[in-house]
Parts: sequence; structure tokens; C-alpha cells
Amino acid sequence: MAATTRRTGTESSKTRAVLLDVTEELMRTEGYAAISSRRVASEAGVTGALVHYYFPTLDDLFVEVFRRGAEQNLERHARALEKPQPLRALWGFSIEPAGTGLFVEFMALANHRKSIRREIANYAKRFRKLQIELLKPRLQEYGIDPEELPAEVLLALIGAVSRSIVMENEVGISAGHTETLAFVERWLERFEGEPLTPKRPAPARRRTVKKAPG
Amino acid sequence: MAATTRRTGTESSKTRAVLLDVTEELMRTEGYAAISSRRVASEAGVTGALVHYYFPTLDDLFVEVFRRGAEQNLERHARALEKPQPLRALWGFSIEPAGTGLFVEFMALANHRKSIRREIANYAKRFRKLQIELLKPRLQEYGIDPEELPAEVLLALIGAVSRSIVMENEVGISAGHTETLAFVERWLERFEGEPLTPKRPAPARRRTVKKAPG
DNA sequence: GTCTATAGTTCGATAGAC
DNA sequence: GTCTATCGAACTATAGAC
Repeated sequence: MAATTRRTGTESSKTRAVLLDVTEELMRTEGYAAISSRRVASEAGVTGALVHYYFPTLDDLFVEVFRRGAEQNLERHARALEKPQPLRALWGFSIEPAGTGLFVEFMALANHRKSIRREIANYAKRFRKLQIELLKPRLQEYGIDPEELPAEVLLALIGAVSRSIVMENEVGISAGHTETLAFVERWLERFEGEPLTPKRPAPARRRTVKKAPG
Repeated sequence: MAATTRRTGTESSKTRAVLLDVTEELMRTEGYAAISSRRVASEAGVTGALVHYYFPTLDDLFVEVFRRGAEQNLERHARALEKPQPLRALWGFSIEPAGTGLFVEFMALANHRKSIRREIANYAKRFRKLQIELLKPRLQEYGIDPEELPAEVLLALIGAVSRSIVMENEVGISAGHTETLAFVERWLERFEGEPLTPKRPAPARRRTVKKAPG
């Protein structure tokens, strides 16, 4: 279709994967502005030209990093929402700092790069659809009235609050976090009771737990 | 105190203000990565050296843009929270798209620039303190039980949800927004009743409105 | 698949003239 | 207060050898 002779690397390439890894890590630690073909190349131990061989433009590189992370996230979420306490699973998952720094970078990027904006919007749609499908039947079991609290709203609230807490944490804001986390915990308890497999032991009934051996 | 002879412009300078304006606008439209002394200078119609005269480093420039916006925001918020329907005022204010694109840029910047991180954390502290002071007595009037829904939590929720909606809007995500806005509206109504001065006309009593002439 | 070489830009920051 | 001139460096992207 295209008249250009410019070559491009295959998707299965090991080097390609490394370049994506390096880019993701760099974005995490130094922000999207730190991404340059030379910088990525030098971190990966190759030359700048090779980066352009796999990703003709930097936008292509950004988009691929986003896609890869998005797919992983969809799968992880799908698994989480099938657990016995889906709301707790979802919350625990959303409150993880792992993806959020990267997410902020992509949101900022999306503010002025159409390719990223398109990618994020598309992902969000799939993401919300998956969430709704898996969660709606469970909410009915809980007796949550969809007129009063639609699944869409519940998901929006969980997403917004968790994201906000993690984002704030990362820049050193902590005001109101303790209270909000406690509020959410009370709220989760109302619908799903005590956690079945608590990450941290429930505050009331203390247990003696040995840390997993080194 | 300092041994360096490097000169710096005064805070009252007109040019200085223009440089801040230009930087803010550029960040809004093209992102923080678009900021360079030369670019800012050329938009402002001066030379790059002059930017460094007022702001020795780009970090100084970023920090000053943030500070200026933060002060304005504090003042606007203080006024909003003194209105007769403070929750509605706060919500209406928070849901404005105006500051949010910029906010995301600064959050992303903060992920890897200590000076910005410090600035944001400090501002957030002042901001939340102001909000709590002004809102706490009103919530008591509303009969909101501080054990069940502390002011800190309410403010965190409003902030998180509004920010999330605006951020998502800006990148083209709209899933669940209608439902969430309706949910918030029902919720506001419970505490403060119908809006006294509706921004958009209440959906029930339709009005014939002419668009402002071309 | 990976490299060298290169064209063409843009950048931060400073010294010092006016 | 604003400029010119400048150093030294980084960048994107491409062509083409190996």
C-alpha cells in the first residue's frame, strides 16, 4: 500500500521488547520528556537508529508502550473481578501505586498528542465495558439498587478515588488519606464483610503472622 | 550572601508577568515538554537570555507559574466556599475544565522534579486546610455526622471525582460521566436542595434561550 | 538486525555590550 | 532591562554499509 521503502522490525523481536521495557522504565522514573531515541537506545545498549527501525517515530514508541501496559491491565482486572470479593479485589488492585505514575505521564502526553489521546480513549472504553460486564451481576447479588447507585457510578467512584490517592501519595500529599481509606474500608465491609485474605491483618482481631521467609 | 554576580529581574516587572503568561499557555496547549527558554522567549517577543534573566533555570520558571496559579485558586476557592450553597459552589468550581490540564502537567512534572513536588505538596496542605476550616461548620449545619462522613473524606471525594471527570473529558473518555454527574446532583440536592442560581436551567422547566449572537 | 555517518534542529546557560 | 554572541550539548530522522 505504502510507497515508502522504509523498513520496520518485527513484533516478535527480542530487542523490540527490550526497547519497550526501557522506555516504560524511563517514563516511570524520569517522565515522558526523558524519552529520546538516543536515550532509549543507550539504556538498551543499542544505537539510536535501531530505535527508529522498530518505531519509525517516537509517537509509535509511546503508543506501543501504552498498548502493552493496557492489555496487561485488562487481563489483571478481569482476573481480579472474578474473585470471591470483587469489590475488595478491585479496590486493592486500583490502590496499587504500580501503574499510576505511568498513567499520569500518558494523561499529560495525551493532552497534546493525538495518537495517545486516541489510544487512551479506546482503552478506557474497553476497560469500562469489561468492568461493567463482570461486576453488574455481583452488585445485584449484594442488593445494590442500580437506580440509586448504578454500576457505572460505583466504578467511576472507585477509579477516581483510588487514582487520586495514589497520585497524591506520589507527590507527597497525604491530607485526608487515612480518613478516606477508613471510609472506603467501612463501605467495603458493608457489602462484602471482612476481607477473606487480608493483605494487612484486620485491626480488631489481631493475629500473629510470620513474615514470609526471606 | 551569595557570591555569584548573576543578576535577576524584579517581581514587579511587566515582562516577567508576560513570560509567566506565555509559559502557562504553552503548557496548557503543548505540554511541559514544549517549554524552553527560546520558545517562551519567542512567544513573548524577547530573547532567550531574558528568560534566564528573570528565571535563572527552567525549574524556577515552572515553580513560579505553579505558585501564581495556586494563589489564584486558593482565593477563588475561599470565595466559593463562603457562598450560600458551599457544596454546590465547590462542585461547580471543581468541575470546571480550566485548571485541570495544567494540573496534570504539573503532576507529571512533579513525578521527577523535586522543586515542583515540594511546591505541590505545600500548596495541597494549605488548600485542604482552608477547605476544612470553611466547610466544617457548614457540614454540621447540614447534620452530616462527622463520624460517618468526615469533612476530610467529603472533600477528598469531591476533589477526586471532579478531577477524574475533567481529566477524562479532556482525553475523550466519557463512559459513566452522565450517570456520575446525575448521582452527584441527587446527592447535592439532598443536602442543599435545588440550586439557587442554576448554571444550566433545571431540566424540568424548559426555557427558550437564544444563543448569543454570532 | 544492527551499525556508522550525517543533515538539520533545538536546547540550557552564560558573558558581556548597550 | 534587553540584547548579541557563543559554547557545548542533545535531539529526530534518514540513508546506506555490513
